[in-house]
Amino acid sequence: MCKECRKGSYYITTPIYYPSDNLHIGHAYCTTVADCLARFHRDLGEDVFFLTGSDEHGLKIQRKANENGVTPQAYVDKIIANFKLLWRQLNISNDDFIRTSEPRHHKVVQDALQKIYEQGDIYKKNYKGLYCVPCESYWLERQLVDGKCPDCGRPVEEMEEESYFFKLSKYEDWWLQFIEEHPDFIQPVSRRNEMINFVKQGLEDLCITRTTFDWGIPVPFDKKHVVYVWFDALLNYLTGIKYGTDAAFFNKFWPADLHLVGKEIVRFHTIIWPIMLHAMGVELPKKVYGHGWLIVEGDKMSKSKGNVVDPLALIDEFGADSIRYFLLREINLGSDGNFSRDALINRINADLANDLGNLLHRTVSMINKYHGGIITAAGCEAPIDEELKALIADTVASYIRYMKGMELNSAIKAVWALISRANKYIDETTPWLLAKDPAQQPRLQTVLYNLAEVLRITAILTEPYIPATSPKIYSQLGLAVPERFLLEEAVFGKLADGTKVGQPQQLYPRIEVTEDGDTLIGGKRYEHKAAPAEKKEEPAFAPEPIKEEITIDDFAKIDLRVATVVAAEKVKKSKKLLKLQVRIGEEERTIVSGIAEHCEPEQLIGRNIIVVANLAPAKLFGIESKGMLLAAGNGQGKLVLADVPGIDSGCRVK
RNA sequence: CGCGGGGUGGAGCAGCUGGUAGCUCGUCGGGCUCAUAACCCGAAGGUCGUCGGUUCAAAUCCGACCCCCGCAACCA
Repeated sequence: MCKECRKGSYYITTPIYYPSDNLHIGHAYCTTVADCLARFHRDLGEDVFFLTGSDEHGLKIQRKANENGVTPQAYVDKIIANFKLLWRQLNISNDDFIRTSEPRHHKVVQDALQKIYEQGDIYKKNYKGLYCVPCESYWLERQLVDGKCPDCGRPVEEMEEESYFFKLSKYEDWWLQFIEEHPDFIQPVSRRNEMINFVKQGLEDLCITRTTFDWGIPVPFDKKHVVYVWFDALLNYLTGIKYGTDAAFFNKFWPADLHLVGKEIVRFHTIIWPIMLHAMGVELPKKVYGHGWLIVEGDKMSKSKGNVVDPLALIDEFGADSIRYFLLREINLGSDGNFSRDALINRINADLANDLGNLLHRTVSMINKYHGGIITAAGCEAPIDEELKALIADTVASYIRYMKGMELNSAIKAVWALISRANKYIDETTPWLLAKDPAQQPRLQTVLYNLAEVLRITAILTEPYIPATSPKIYSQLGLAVPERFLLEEAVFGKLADGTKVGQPQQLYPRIEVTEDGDTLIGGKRYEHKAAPAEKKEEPAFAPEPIKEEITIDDFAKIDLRVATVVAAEKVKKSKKLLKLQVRIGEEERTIVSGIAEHCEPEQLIGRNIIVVANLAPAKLFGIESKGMLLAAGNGQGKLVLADVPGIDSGCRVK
């Protein structure tokens, strides 16, 4: 291609995922979206660089590695193999896979750190506080739950640590001005507003080093420290395109066209990252897009709910293209979307099998049956053909417009409108009747040609979505599969006269669902694993493991008493808290308890319950609570108060 | 008055720079036979959360309220 025809470059990234566990469908969603955009830009003829990877440092990884008796590097190597397997299975077309544990990345981070340090934007400070080791977090006294970490419930330790801080606060005004001047930088706009509000409340300097573990990148000017999380992770976007080692390559792709991220990390990518770059004197990326989350069967996906969806199992059952199609078609990029098995099966059957698959099948069948398998360009036109051709042109145009605006679901909907029109076109032109009348041969040829053209162009347009399918369509149409499905080929009339089609084959078999929810796909049966926690009264209950042994003396420290509830009311503004007045023998005291979601206050009054009478007081929502009441719960929403009717208030419980 | 998202026919959503309420699936009826029980046509079904306001005209703008879902806070 001559220089004048060279199209631009396009650099797109996904977040780098944390390899403490295998990836779930949410990660797959994000990466699929990025892949679709990357492929689209390749189809436009642009030079694309698509980067994904893994964020491998930190105490959590080090700890998991220790538990497994391997080095952190060995541990992440194993998980990363699974990441890469998933991306291969999903047909992800990333140009590189960046791992933060790689030497090339260490160098970039250390250089960046050194540079910012030398210009005075990093300073050392002693930090004293209550630290939860597993969570790698400091907490304020008031944040603690039961004197323990509010996240994991484990004990915190008083720690004093020297840390290096990055002067975020210094750049607050600069940031606000930048965002004002670049209204498109954060998308969608709702997230932009959120970020502006956040920054207007004031930015705190960011702690960027740790001394409490060593699985990380050493700080160049103080080897006791390793770089902490975001400062390390965000720089991957520079490492991936050879920042500092290959200026020509770097300049070709930087600034990045798009950082695609989940909405939970928009803050890091739109506040910390731009400020880091600004401090380094590097140009800022053009856009950060915060996509929504997948809601699974109506519920937020989480490990504790046990509804985490494994993408590899889905791919195995339904195929990568089906999953990709569903995610890209069903979900509006900016907002949260529902992922459900029923909807997935429905989409595959209706759109992929019935509309697209069947259109190809019936078209190729007719060309074989009525015209010896040959596509003939010349023939006899009819007015209805003009409408079809106009729709093709419109579809391509609006598809490109939607794709450039990242409206992936609208773009693919437009393509399906064309597919529907083609199905209707068959009914209107009735090729089976034309075939019976030799005089109608020219007309028949044109009808079949037009249908084949719709399919050829559809294959180009759908390639970013269902990249394994487009080559199949081409093959059945008798076309050589190109290296890229270039959009400049998506013009009516480019299908060569005399093309010999192949035999019709099912693109997507219909999925049958049995009564117990198993699926039958192409004659193969897939068992439907018991839907996780789906509308079942009792989710599978797995008791926590019994804690370590204590002595009778330990137990004797706990003073359990029978108490009578004399008053109960909800704590205003709280969701879970009830404020109880209880009498223990002669004494009356206030206890605040997190049972509001399980009991009505009125029903508690007069009941004799068991309380821990000698627990240190604590403040909750500003109310001092002296003691704790006992209740049995399964940790999944079921909770019952322990009560002892008919025993006098004040009695000891032993 | 913590921050944000949302309440539209059975389900999931679009419309929200104001002007007869759309899409996909499902249901019912019809057509066709090239095709993967597919495809095509038609019908039923919504007072667009509630109340009030602006306007010739509001799902769409304004105000109040109710409900749901995230985040934050909180399960002594």
